[in-house]
Amino acid sequence: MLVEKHPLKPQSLLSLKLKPYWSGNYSLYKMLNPQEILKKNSFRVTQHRCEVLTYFIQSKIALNHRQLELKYRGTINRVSLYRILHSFTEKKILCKLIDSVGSVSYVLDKHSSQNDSHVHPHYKCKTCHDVVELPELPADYRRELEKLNVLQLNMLAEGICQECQKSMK
Amino acid sequence: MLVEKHPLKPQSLLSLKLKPYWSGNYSLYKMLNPQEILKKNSFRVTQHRCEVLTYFIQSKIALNHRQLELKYRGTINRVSLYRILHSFTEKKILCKLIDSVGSVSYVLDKHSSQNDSHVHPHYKCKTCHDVVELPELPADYRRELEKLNVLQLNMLAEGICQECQKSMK
DNA sequence: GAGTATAATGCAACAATGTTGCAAAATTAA
DNA sequence: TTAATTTTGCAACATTGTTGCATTATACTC
Ligand SMILES: [Mn+2]
Ligand SMILES: [Mn+2]
Ligand SMILES: [Zn+2]
Ligand SMILES: [Zn+2]
Repeated sequence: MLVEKHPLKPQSLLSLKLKPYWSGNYSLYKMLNPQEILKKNSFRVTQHRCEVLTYFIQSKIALNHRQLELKYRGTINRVSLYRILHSFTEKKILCKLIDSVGSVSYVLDKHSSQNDSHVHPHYKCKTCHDVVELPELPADYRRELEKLNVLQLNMLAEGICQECQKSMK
Repeated sequence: MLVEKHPLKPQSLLSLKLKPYWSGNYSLYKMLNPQEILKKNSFRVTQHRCEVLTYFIQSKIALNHRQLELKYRGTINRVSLYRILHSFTEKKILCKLIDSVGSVSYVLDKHSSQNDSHVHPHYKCKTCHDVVELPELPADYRRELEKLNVLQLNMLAEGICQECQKSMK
């Protein structure tokens, strides 16, 4: 059986799609200030929420509760931090990442404005905590997952990113 | 550009490979008794380890520490249970599953005897805690993950399995 | 089978992480 | 400015997992 094969080399699954987490339409977060983001999600604009959101926007990496507790010690109560992280995650401002030992961290959700519900596999550098969003799983694979009535998917890859590998030499 | 295309319809990624977690060569666990499994992994054959391993083999589902603590209350100390789970996981007798809220459970590792180091995505039913092992991620996708120097991958899909959906009607 | 080295266990204490109820304070809308 | 509503801080509690150390069980040698 002979068929026409597209002359272009098939594009690698990731190479073309994988971008720094903060490129492209994610610049949305640079245009909207924290106040607007909060309002857009029908939150009250409080000092604490603004500061935490600003910190996530500035630092661009995954942060865990402990880091925030240290940064805001004497300023924001630890319970309030839990509640802020929880509510931000609920509204998809943040994305909750759970690694292979069960440790939790949060990163600004690239898709918070897009109102889609697809799977979000992420890659997180174990050293600098930088996060890139991996492309969705291939369609065939997703289709089969659907057959299993998948309701939640926890997927996080971890490693040492290129940058950190360079600076280790 | 004309190339030979294989006349067989490409097989679905999962349909052909997905089997009940306990079929096939997993019957290994039905042949080896717990004592032999422990010896094979250079553990001392203790009452506690035999009981826990037997329980995993018999129940065939994912179990968490709490369940074991309840089952063995008054018999096995909770710290010992943690240590047993930890050592079994280390030797790949058990596989540690972490779901999308961070809850941990353990299931007998289908590949414990095969000495391979590939990724093990699993599907766990939220109701009956039955586990099936998903096929590996497609090769293209895995290759790209490799480029990111992936050291760990946490991947667990959850949903309501067919059996449980039937019995819900 | 007794003796010995080594590993497993129980216990207490600790640590990390997350939750709940409620009063006080801050924000919003009128 | 007032009043409704949400957010916050605090204390207390819950869950999950870890560590050090004395005691006990197992495996190995004789
Ligand atoms: Mn998305
Ligand atoms: Mn395997
Ligand atoms: Zn890095
Ligand atoms: Zn089920």
